Amino acid sequence: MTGPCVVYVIDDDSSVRAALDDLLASVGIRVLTFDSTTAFLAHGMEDAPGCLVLDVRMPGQSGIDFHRRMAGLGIALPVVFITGHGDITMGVDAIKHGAIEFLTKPFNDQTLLDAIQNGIGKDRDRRRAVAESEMVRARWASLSAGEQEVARLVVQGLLNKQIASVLDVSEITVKVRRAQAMRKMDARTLPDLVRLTGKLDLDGLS
Amino acid sequence: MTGPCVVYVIDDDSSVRAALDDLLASVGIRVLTFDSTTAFLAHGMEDAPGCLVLDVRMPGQSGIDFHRRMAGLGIALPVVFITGHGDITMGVDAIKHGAIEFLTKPFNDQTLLDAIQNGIGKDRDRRRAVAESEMVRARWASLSAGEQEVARLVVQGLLNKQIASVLDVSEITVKVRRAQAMRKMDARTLPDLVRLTGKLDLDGLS
DNA sequence: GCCGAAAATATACCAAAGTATAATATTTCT
DNA sequence: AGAAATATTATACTTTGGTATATTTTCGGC
Repeated sequence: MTGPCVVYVIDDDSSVRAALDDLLASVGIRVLTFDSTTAFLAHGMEDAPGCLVLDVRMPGQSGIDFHRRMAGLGIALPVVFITGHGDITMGVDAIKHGAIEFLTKPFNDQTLLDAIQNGIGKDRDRRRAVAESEMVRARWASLSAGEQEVARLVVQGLLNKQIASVLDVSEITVKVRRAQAMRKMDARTLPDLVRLTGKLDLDGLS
Repeated sequence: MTGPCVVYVIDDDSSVRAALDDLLASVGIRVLTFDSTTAFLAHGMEDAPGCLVLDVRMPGQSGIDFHRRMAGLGIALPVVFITGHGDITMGVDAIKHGAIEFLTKPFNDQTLLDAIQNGIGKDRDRRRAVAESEMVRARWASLSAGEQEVARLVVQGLLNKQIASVLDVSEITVKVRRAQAMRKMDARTLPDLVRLTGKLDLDGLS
């Protein structure tokens, strides 16, 4: 495997949990099983790329309901549904809401493994993107208000002279803030700064 | 409606075609119906945002097969499937391959209309993005080889002096090419050029 | 080989950007 | 209020970027 990863299995049927535990352990993937969404939430998530195998139909909160609430709970884990009794609309809607797969029992073991690997890969990519975005965001937050203003106008293509006029400060102040912004953003060149701020959506951050 | 648009309906059942024709005409959407994918291909597509309503099961090429071949045929139209006899896997796979909806008869008229409007909106967005990308690409193609080289290095953050050294030309030549590149790309400032070329993937274009 | 067009280069100049030092103003904390 | 920290501004200088004009070079076609 390329690095550590975890598969969370939520199914009320203990025989299913045991079977999936065996299957995944046999290919060397770390597995955590739960008999309900509540139990999963109580345990929490590990800090590693992962994938959630979710039973559609369960006592208490159904897998479908849980899937819908995941975003609100801040859980971005890719989901692979498994079910004994599903209908077309349910499967279609699940995929439309972003699920990786919707498998009906009995399903082929390899099909499930492929879906899980796919999900783990997607989660790995997502985590990388989030980490990068967070780093840029943290750097941006380290700029003073004045430095952010200058940086924003610099990236818009204004000259130092124009920025000084817009902000009603001296051109020297603009140069100081600009240099400071470059240092804090860890941008060696102006194109670097443009690319970094491009990941920020400066309109939304003012 | 926000601008012109077309809905293509492909279904071998003439009563379905007539019903959809009525339904869509009643809300003021232009409709073209076909009894097979072949007939649709023979007619060709209009130059307007659109959506394809596709029967899953047809004599000759099935809707599912056609959907898979659309990318290869250069058809990016959003697809809404309708079917009388489908199974979960078929619906799930269709959505996974990018279909907007997978509806089983009998379906609610409003559900279909919503899906179609959704598809048209997506196609409109896609067409806009493609048009913008094409414009940038055309501008880039208007640069001479030397101008492209200079522009690429400029965007990487190199100084004119460094670019001259890398390309083994004089710094004055770099300045001329650089100015010419800015003019041809219609970039008023360096940040503009960075953003424009960012849409190009310069690695792939050499 | 000669010619015309396009590209490259040289020269000269000005505006803009980057940097360092120091002085002044402002804010913040005690 | 007073002191320390921070921000702003001024001055001076260097490097870089942008532009215009003129000259030279290069290259394809006749």
